[in-house]
Amino acid sequence: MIRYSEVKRILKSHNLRITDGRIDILEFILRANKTISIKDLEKEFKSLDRVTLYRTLTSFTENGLLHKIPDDSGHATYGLCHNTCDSKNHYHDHIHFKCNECGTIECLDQNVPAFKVPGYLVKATDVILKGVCKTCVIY
Amino acid sequence: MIRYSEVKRILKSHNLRITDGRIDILEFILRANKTISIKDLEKEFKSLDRVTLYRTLTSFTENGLLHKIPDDSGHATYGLCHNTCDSKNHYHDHIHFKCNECGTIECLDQNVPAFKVPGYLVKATDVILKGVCKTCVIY
DNA sequence: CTTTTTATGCAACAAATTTGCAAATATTAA
DNA sequence: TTAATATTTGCAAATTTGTTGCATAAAAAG
Ligand SMILES: [Mn+2]
Ligand SMILES: [Mn+2]
Ligand SMILES: [Zn+2]
Ligand SMILES: [Zn+2]
Repeated sequence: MIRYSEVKRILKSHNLRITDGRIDILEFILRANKTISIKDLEKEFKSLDRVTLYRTLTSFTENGLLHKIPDDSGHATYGLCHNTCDSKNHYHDHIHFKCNECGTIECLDQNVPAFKVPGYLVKATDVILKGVCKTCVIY
Repeated sequence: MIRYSEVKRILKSHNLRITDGRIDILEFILRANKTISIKDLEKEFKSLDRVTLYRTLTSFTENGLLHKIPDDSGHATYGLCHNTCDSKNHYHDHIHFKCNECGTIECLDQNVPAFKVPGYLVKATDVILKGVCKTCVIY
């Protein structure tokens, strides 16, 4: 169970102002326990302006609460950062999984391996696995 | 040097109808020897309708001539498939590199490692490295 | 409580992508 | 080669996605 006070604390600790909208949105993201897109927010928060949702995603991302996950669908998807991220340090080393059946993108508890490319300076690595997720596989 | 007859042969072998536009576009992609976006095509082919360019990218991709590379910028980028792909089989196992300086995305000659996730069925893997590319690094 | 800073809503804009349909072109069959 | 058939193209219009400016509301700081 996620409490209001906890949601508020998280916003504060990321230097984000506390507003009703942000509390509701963050609570929704925490509860959902999966990655979200602008579409998900639009569906859930009919009362909030679309522009506000975009801006919320942007400030949450800038302040290390969310990270943007690359996808070839054209729809940006965001995942919760693990508690190590803030506005200054955004560091992610986990891999992602996109399910071909249900479409959800998950952050997995598995780290990316190190890649070395001669002549290139590698600063970040994204790994997106595609296939059938845990809840969609038929045994 | 890429010859007209060769371009035509490639289109045919991927079950794509031969049209002037497609020949020009494919020749351009082959010559460019790097990944391309709709923007690149629009800049190069002023005489072709934007809609046609979109449709060309789509059919080239569906028929295994191009592959779409996931990116968090929202702009789709496409790379040439290696000769093993066709409409039925789209198999890619190379990694990609996106340069933070010049913005180009490259297909690298390095294969993705195998990932295993308990309970999940992994069918494809995308790896996108980010950093500074060969031509942008300062020695 | 007052001032300052930031967030929100609204309208308008801009860019990216899609759709329908008629005309043009390519392929196939005769 | 020509006629029939299938697919592609261009154009106009719609849709979807994301951005910007600005006045107002709300939050944080003093
Ligand atoms: Mn993640
Ligand atoms: Mn590639
Ligand atoms: Zn699934
Ligand atoms: Zn570069």
